Amino acid sequence: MYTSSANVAERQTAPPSLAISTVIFALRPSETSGRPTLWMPLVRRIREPFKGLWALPGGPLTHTESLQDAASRNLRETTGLAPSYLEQLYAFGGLHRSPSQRVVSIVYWALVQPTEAALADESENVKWFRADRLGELAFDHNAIVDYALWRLRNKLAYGSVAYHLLGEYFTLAQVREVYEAVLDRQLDPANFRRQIMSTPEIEETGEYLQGGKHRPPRLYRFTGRPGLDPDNRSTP
Amino acid sequence: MYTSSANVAERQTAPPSLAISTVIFALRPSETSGRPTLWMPLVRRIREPFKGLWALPGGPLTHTESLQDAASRNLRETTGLAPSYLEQLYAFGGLHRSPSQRVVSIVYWALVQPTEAALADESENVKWFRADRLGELAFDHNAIVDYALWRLRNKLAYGSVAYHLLGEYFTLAQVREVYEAVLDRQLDPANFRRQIMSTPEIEETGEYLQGGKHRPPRLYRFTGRPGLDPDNRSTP
DNA sequence: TTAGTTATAGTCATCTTGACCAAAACTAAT
DNA sequence: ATTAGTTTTGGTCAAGATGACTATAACTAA
Repeated sequence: MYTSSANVAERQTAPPSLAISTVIFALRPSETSGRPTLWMPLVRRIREPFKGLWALPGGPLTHTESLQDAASRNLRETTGLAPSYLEQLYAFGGLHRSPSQRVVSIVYWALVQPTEAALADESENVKWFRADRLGELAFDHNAIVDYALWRLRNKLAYGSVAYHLLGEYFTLAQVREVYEAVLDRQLDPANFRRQIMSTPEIEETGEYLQGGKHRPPRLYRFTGRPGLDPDNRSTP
Repeated sequence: MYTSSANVAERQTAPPSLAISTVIFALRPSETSGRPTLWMPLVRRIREPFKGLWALPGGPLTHTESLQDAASRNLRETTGLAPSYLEQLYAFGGLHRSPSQRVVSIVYWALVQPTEAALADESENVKWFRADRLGELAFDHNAIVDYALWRLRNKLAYGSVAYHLLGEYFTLAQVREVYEAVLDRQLDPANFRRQIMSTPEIEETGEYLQGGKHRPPRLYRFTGRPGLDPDNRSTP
């Protein structure tokens, strides 16, 4: 990488270095209650600054890839995951984010389906954490995660982003559990059903989820498109 | 600046260069109807690429300023304006935004009050345009402006951003004119009043706007805070 | 067969929204 | 001085959305 080979004088005149990071969300059953909760993978810092602390997956931007591609690659390289949803979160460029040099981080946030998340790589230096129990992270990454959580809650309440945390087929109870996990409050099943069913992007299938202990719930499918970012503006 | 002194080999290994641009909105009376409409200042490209075309104000990021400060400085330097509202829009980093070199632009959008906008510098190379009649701009700036307009309309409909396009005191009719200009449709005065007055951030003053042709409208004041960006999180 | 639990349907009061009506308060014209 | 015209401001009413709640259907486990 360029900046590592530059001497001190060059570093002071060189532009701030540019990095891509990603906040990755996936659902996993809580160890205690078994209900789905939000988890995210973090990587351990193996060098200074903040050596030993956990941090968001990230890396440099190469010349041949767009910002979104860089985020996508980073996701794949650190966790082996392919996201079902990927959106730019914010560009963080405060002066003192990194003690050694000026870094501007363009941060993305991603949603991963549970089937994918199940086969995610985990290792000594890559570990999953509950989003509400992270402890102290490197750099300003706690603030970044807070903002990503705020954005996720927002998109959930307005947009139609919950389905990207689920598989292709799902029950309405599963959708409700996503909402309850992210918004952290109970929702009335009947009212929730009515609201979800009023959106045209939900398609009833003829299938039912068998094997449960109670009345078998119908399976549904999501037919909507992701969003309206500048990067994702294929369909107007 | 660093990249201009680098040779070709260095250019290919150096990280993409980083720029800050700003979409600046202000209200000005339409020449035809006299009603307030959205305008924005653009600067003329004086060198290649896109020499002669109009472009968003922008420039490099210096080492001693945050992203927001860089946007603010850029605003001041090109137009002489101080914004009443400034928020990050998006980081644009497509591979072919600029034909000569790879550039990542972190774009802000700003709102300027009419008193400020009236004394804005205008010159051979800085000119104001109606936001809905821009023509072809340099780089991907047409797409950026489109996205900024979308964001403005969104924030207007949900957030409380309209007041930053007005002075300290305003009538409800003036607020309505802002909404009508930005959303491009007529709004019922009575219903609009009811909706605006239901937000607690609007304060009635004892004053009335005199000198009009009809019943003198009461003047109001906005008491809310800007927003909830990561950069603006002073008040939770 | 029965108890327990979830899925699904529906009711009802409350709140919000858009369409519309009308009085109040001013100016300009007669 | 009176009247016509316009904007401001306050209000009603029906339609739609929302939250609290009740009830039935459909399954499992005992």
